[in-house]
Amino acid sequence: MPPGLKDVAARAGVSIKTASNVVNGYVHVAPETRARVQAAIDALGYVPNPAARRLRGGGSGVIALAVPELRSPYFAELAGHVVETAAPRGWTVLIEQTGGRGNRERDLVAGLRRHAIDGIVLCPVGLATGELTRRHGIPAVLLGDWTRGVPGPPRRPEDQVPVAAQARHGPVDHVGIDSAAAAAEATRHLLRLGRRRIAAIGASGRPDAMPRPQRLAGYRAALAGAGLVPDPLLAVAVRGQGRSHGAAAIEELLARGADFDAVFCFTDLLALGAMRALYEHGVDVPGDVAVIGFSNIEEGRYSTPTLSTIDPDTKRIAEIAVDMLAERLTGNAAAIAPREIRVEHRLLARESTLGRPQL
Amino acid sequence: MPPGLKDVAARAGVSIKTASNVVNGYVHVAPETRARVQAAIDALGYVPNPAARRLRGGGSGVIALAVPELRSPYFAELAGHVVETAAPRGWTVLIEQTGGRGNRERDLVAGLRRHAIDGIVLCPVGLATGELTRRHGIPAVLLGDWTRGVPGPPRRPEDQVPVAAQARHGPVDHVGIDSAAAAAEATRHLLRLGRRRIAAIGASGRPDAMPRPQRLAGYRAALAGAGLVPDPLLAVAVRGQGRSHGAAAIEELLARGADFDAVFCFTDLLALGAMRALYEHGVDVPGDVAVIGFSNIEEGRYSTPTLSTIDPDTKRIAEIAVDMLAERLTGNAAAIAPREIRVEHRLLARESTLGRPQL
DNA sequence: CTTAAGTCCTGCAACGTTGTAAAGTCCTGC
DNA sequence: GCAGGACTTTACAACGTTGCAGGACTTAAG
Repeated sequence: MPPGLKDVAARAGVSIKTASNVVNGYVHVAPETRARVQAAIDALGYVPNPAARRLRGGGSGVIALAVPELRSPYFAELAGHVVETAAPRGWTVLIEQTGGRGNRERDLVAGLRRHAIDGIVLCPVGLATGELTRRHGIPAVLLGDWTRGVPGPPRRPEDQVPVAAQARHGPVDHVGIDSAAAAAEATRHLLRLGRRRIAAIGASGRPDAMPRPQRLAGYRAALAGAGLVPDPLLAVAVRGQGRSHGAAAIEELLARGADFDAVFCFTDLLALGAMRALYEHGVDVPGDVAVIGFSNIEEGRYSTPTLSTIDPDTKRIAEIAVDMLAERLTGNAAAIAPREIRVEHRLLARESTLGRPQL
Repeated sequence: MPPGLKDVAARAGVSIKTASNVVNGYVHVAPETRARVQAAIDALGYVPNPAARRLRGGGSGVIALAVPELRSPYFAELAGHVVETAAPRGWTVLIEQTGGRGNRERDLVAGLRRHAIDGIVLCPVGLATGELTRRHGIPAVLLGDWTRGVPGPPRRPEDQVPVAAQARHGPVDHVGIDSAAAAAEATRHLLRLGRRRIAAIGASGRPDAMPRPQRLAGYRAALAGAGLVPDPLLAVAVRGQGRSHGAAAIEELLARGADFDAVFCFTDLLALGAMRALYEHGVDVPGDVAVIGFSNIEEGRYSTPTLSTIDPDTKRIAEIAVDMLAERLTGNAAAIAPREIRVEHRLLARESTLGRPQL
């Protein structure tokens, strides 16, 4: 029902191919002809059919963004930036929620949606490091802590890459901040304020997945740098990444009778839950316990107290990710060697560590 | 490069059409043949090509969700629910950010993406009421306050629907809560607590758009019901829907020297910004000023104080929306009369109005 | 004037899928 | 034994697009 090139061509009195040439900006079209075709296009409200283009062998103009959960503010903000960056470049974004399941993440990069999308931006959390570098189906850009060289957990049988995917190889890019360094910075910030009993919230409760091992490593490195030995009593694993899990972690610490004067949470969301739990127990932040998070979601700028955190410059990460993907999709994907981009991060010290500034 | 039906057929020793019939569960295929084809499918890792299906005249299996901003937690949560509801039903979700621009919203419903998507779930905020009922291109479900019968602003020239879109008509469904009733309920909650000088934050600053007129209407109705006259000094318009705009609105109220003992914010996000601004000015919530929001984003359950609000049951709204759209897409869209579904809402009274419960 | 190069335009084929029509096979009932 | 039907399979066309090959014409160079 919607008009196709056929209709445009008929109206302009040219061949279908000429109409196509006008649409695609082919050079050798007489100005007069071009104008006539353009007029037909405008009059009919012609829009190219991406399905046909895609079928013909071209791209669909759609890229996927795979995040664990849209409900998580960090990923929502990231998604917003990705969509906004992609739009002016002519890309549409399709959102996938992985739920942090490694299988799902692997399937997506292996090309589960290969027919619908040209490429994918993935925030892996369930996958072991190194699993994605070699065999996969479609151009992909990885976001986040995921780092070369950190050993992953042992492989399970279901982790095997399906045969069809193994046949195809391709490059994988990576964008992210130096999470270990950032985590160390956050921890040192607490140390600098005189805190010595620093709890860490956010290590994974599951032994088979290892989300954010860099953050744990950075925390330990900073403690070591201050001559402190990490106290196992102060490290709390979580079963999820929501506010409630941060709150539960505080309950756990208190139930353990742990003595702590600061908490480093691996995400802002955990920190916000933790702060709430501390408040409910009458623990003053930062008077009794300083709290610092990680990711700088907007919520932390308006919480009471405002949340100190690491700002990973999410907008820039999104821009770089989209640009890198676009580069692979327009150029020769295989010709570009896998890239590893480090984005600068900042420490944002706010009320949850510094206290309320004097008015 | 990925295998097509042709490859499957060749491997199974049948015609392409028979392979297609197996894929589509056509009844009259001999069990033995079916098994052979299925084996070929599994061996090759065949996945149907949606572009070809779409081109052939079928659906793409993709629906769009158009929200003003993914960065806004309410819409992020909604998007999460929509994606999660759509997935098990076999639909993929493509996210559009409208930025609240009416033109963008209209274009989308008019079929701007008609080739890529089968239908659309739209959260209109920039559009005048009634603009979407009549002329449009693709099956759509509208979400939110948008209500029949509330007069919209005068039309501007650029609001004209393009010719191509005018040719096509179709039904529009609507899902939402009774916002006016909910707003009245929120206001009455404040009145019941003895508050009499209730400010309202969230009316639109732009005269040409009128987001959420129902909330303003409900607020006024509740005041009237209590024999109070709305004080213009207590109504603050906002230029956006973020936390910062809520904070700015409080600054505005204080700058006006307005005397108020409660604030009804048209969204939770505005309320959270407002609470922060009140805190910074040393105003106690709810001691000096009670605050209530609207939409029940998770953030409000962990803020300090926790935020009283209206819970619109977003998950259910998402489910209904996806189901209604799916119904239109699988059945005969035109045969179903436009539907208007009201979802039940709840008033959630929390610390920002009740104060901290005794421990 | 011939040849070559350049410009502008067109027809054909193919991408992967499925609806239509129809052909072939086998069985049932008279 | 044969018509009629049910079952199983197939060939073909079409969806809208673009790469390729090439035709017709113009201009420039030799």
